[in-house]
Amino acid sequence: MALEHAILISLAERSASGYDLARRFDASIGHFWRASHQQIYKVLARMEADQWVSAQVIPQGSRPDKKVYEITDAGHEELARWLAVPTPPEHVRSEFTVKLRALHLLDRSLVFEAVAARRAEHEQRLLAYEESAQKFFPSPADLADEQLGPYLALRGGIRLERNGIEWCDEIAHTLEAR
Amino acid sequence: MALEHAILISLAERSASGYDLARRFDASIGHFWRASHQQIYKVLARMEADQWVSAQVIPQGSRPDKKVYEITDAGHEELARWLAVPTPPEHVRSEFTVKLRALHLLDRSLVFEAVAARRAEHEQRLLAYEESAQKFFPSPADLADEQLGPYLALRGGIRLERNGIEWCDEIAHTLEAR
DNA sequence: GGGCGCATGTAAAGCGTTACATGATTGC
DNA sequence: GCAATCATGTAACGCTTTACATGCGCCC
Repeated sequence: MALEHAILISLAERSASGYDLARRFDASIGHFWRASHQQIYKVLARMEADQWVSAQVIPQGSRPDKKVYEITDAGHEELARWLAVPTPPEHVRSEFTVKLRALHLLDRSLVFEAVAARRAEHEQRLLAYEESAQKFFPSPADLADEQLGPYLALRGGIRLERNGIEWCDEIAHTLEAR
Repeated sequence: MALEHAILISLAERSASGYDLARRFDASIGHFWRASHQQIYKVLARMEADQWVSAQVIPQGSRPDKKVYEITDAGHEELARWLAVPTPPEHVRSEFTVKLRALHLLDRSLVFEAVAARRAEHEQRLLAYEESAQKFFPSPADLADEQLGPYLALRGGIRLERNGIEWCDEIAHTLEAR
């Protein structure tokens, strides 16, 4: 159950409304833990009941009211506790790889298309990551302490996409060679 | 909803009982799509109702009866249909990366431990994959058509673990340098 | 006039994990 | 005696996705 904790980390950086969090998830943490706004609202309600966060309603005139959440002391404690617990091994869950296993049941041309499409996705994300890196961490040698984590996370994303691209190329080459 | 289809692929290779499938998932497909036996039994029941598979009960004397499932024509059709549908982009879901983002909230020594533990997991899986590769695909240049998919899937696993190890090393080096 | 952004949710259904349940055989 | 392997499930719970719902303001 890590969505709670992902939200705590995000709120520890800066207080935010559910809507803000949803956008933040789209933009940054979401690269490693996706969450919809519906889910975020539900979890926030539970977290408020558990007093990990406290909310303040801010009227905004024409726009709908905003509920800005802030992490509480109890929330910080829970976050520290969770961070210290060893992370269980993660399992890959890849529909693409499942399909790949059965490639002989499919037209070769369709396989090429699928691999090309996946490669393009990797490339697009890689580009986005590299732009983020350039923008937020132009000088990685001298990062502030709080930036180190986000920087290394982004590095992981970049590695993942590059690796994905290389794998797609290997698949394509292997298929071409027959 | 890919478990159904992962099972169809497995049954297309060879008929099997739920128990067999569970072990097969532990050993091979499970590297890319984990499933518990409970889940497999539940899904098999639904697939039988949908007539994607048919079951034959085999008494075994002392041992409990076996229900061996076989893919039907409708199952093959469904599998072909599904294989041809473009795979939606996959999202990473990594608790480790979420934690990594908040590394500044944790003792440096705990971070090193966590990274070392993760590196060890990668290394262990890499070793297992490389043994599989050696054992099942000793001569990748001349593979049968049906082996190509499993081989390339395994290659993906090997790449993933190597990449994970390199990332762990990068994290450790970056942290040591400060 | 239509679509997008802001802002918050409810409801239903499906998917997945964990715990529980049974019972014989084989190996240490 | 104890654990593991074979073999199949049920039940409860929690997480996730998808669909539905509302309503104003801004821009083209």
